[in-house]
Amino acid sequence: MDAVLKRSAEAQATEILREQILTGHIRTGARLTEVRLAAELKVSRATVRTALHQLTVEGLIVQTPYTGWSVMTLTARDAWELYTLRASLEGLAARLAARSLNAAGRAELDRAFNRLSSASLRGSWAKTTTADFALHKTIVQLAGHQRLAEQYRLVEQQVRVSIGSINALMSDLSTIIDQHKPIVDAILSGREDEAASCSEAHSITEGERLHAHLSVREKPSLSAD
Amino acid sequence: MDAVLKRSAEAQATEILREQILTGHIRTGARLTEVRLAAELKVSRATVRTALHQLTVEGLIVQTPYTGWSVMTLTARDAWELYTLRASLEGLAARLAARSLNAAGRAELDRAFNRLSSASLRGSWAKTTTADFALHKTIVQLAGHQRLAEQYRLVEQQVRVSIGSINALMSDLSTIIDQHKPIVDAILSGREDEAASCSEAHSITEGERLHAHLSVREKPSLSAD
DNA sequence: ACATTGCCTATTGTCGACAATCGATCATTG
DNA sequence: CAATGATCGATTGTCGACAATAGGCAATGT
Repeated sequence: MDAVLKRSAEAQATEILREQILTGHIRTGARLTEVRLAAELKVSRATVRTALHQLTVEGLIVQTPYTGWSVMTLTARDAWELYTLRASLEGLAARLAARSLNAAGRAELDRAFNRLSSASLRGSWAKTTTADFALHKTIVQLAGHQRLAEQYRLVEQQVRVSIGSINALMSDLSTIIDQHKPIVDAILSGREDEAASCSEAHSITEGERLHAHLSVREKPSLSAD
Repeated sequence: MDAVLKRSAEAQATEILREQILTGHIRTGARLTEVRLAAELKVSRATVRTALHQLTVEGLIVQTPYTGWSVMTLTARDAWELYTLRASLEGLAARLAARSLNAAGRAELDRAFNRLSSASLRGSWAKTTTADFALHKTIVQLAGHQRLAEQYRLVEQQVRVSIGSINALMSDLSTIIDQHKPIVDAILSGREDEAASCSEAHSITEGERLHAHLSVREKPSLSAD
């Protein structure tokens, strides 16, 4: 039997704010003040403060003392950092997943991959993006490695924030399947090294695309907003 | 020019507590109460609370609602997680360091390695441990990757806590040099792949030793304290 | 003797108020 | 008119008090 859901206001506030940032409802660079958030969330400033601190450690917002909090913005170098890190983490995840895959995991991986391919074939851009993230998350879960999953979550969060602000990053829908099939196949057949290297390569590729997008945005000296 | 040092009580409290835990002055599993810490640190409970939350995100302490905070304890599985993660991060760090090494970095790396070898030759166990950590940290710094450095710091922190509580983990002093020389050489000569794989292998080896130590501790059903 | 129930204490969860600090604005002075 | 200094509003930093909760302990009934 499931225990009753009883979450502290702090945890709820953290989750709400995180979701708002991740969905782009609060934009990158936006300024956040404790009193306004406290009023909106109907909690005290202390509670908001705890949430903001937590999100700071997660890398979603930054604090300038006595001045305020603001949602992080990614530079091209940040993108490079995120994707090299992500590549490393995904490589490890794919390796571990390939090593310890069982029947249940195999089914789960199959399901996730099928969802991705059908979404991309139907040409649904939004659904494909979601399925893409879901597939990668599935692989990480299959690794059975709590800390790895947590690190991956943090990295992916930051990637999502910047993608949300950029608003179009997906490569051709038609190539999505080709990009992911080698990874899934390698995991399913237990080829650790291949799974790891394919995963890494995939991340690096995507990272270079994001990096390019951000680079052209940084070039012009006139501020964009 | 360096800015004047002006750190908030929150940051200072966090640092003090972190140091106390890392040095083993506060032992693993120890119970922490906000009021006692507030009294000892001469700050308010809110400040202590912020610090505790921060350390929770860093993975050094855990919180049980309405009951208290306690310093984390590592299981054998945790050790496995930490070292697989560390191996991955160090592999990436060594690769990046080898890729972008310059004259200054080369000198720094040389210095760190020399300190380690002289410490191990003199047979100083404490100095060798310190130099060992320092060498690895140097490599990570040379990678020029902020997020990687931060992740590595978190993983290393947790490792240090458990090592402090175990109280002897170093392999033979005589083999220390042989273990690290291949890594340093590969980085110095820019052989990325070799640097990465050597680093990974080294971490895995150390991880297995820690894992073994923790395993024998968990086996006996009678509580050790 | 044992399980169940209700209380009680320790501890965290939440809150509003006051102090410290920052950045901008505006007056002042040469 | 420019440079400088003072002032002010906005915002975070810190604090102590009260409410909510968990876990242990004793009383009670069987």
